Amino acid sequence: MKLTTRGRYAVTAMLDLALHGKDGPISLADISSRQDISLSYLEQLFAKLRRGELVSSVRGPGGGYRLSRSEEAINVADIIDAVNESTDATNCGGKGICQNGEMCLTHHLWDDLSTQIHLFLSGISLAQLTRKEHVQSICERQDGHESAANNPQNLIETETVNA
Amino acid sequence: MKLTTRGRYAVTAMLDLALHGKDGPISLADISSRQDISLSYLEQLFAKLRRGELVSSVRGPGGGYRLSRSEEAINVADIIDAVNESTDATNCGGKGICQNGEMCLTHHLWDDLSTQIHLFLSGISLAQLTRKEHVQSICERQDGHESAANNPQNLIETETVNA
DNA sequence: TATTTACTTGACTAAAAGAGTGGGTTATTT
DNA sequence: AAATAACCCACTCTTTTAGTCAAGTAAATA
Repeated sequence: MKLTTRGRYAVTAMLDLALHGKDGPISLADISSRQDISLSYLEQLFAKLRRGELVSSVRGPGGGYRLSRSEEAINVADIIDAVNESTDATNCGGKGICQNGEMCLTHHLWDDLSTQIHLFLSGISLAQLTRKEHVQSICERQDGHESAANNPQNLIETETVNA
Repeated sequence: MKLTTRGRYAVTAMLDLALHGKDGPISLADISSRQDISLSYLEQLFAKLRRGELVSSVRGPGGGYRLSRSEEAINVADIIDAVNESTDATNCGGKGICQNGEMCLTHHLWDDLSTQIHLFLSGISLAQLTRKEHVQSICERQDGHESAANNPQNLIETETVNA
């Protein structure tokens, strides 16, 4: 089992996409500023998410990413798998060769745990997450911060933005 | 969530102790040879297990470690906690300060996952593990290997061992 | 067609964590 | 006293993470 910021960032970014991508693609710059994740790092993550066919990209001005399937059809385990983190808790990749090619004493335990974790995470879809109350309130807070914090030039040069 | 060889080794070693420690303490050297875990590494782990009051030690010849409570009263989560791995899957230690001091979009998800994992692991005691069929058969295999593989000098100098 | 905007790729790196080693000390038994 | 085994500490090697940087490609607009 390996769950680090990589997997967490990926899920957070995908949830952001689910929340904001109703009408049109979302740029990584937007996600970056809302979620405080470095743009370059997001690019790496989305390269993997795209290879995993969880998102599709639209190039050019006004482009960005959108979910490649419905929110209901994407679960958390999908996302974590796509960015190369695994829900496998064994040391041998589930192969049972943990002690000199033979099975170690606790192999089955970790195997069971893996199943458990995967079951839990694959039972949670993006759609479910977007419906949660605390997710919605955090989302609103982030939308509030965003315009003020990340586009301070708006206050001066409104024309270039609206042109 | 952090589950690495450290936690896995600790559980394996504790299970070995449960399986072999019925009559008297077990030395780390024995566990090391049966489970293929470096002796020095085991010493580190058992220092933590002792601080966590999961094992007690007996020094001197014939000494070793024994479980400090019954097999029924020690569960897998206890062991993993003791060696400083955690079942916490959040990035903020469960505090909810994951995004500049405020809560990130997916905090609750990781919090729920942590609960789930902890629930699962704390529901499995050493006693339960020792009763599993596959554990018993692996244990027998290891007991067979042990004498031949790790004491080749027995074949030559039987006296020093039996003296 | 030139430019803008945005995605793509890959190399690179600093810092942290993991895994393991080695040397020496202390306590206990034989 | 000698052997055994726990105890303690410092250190190293390797891998992974998290993130940066730079150059490039593709699409849309003006």
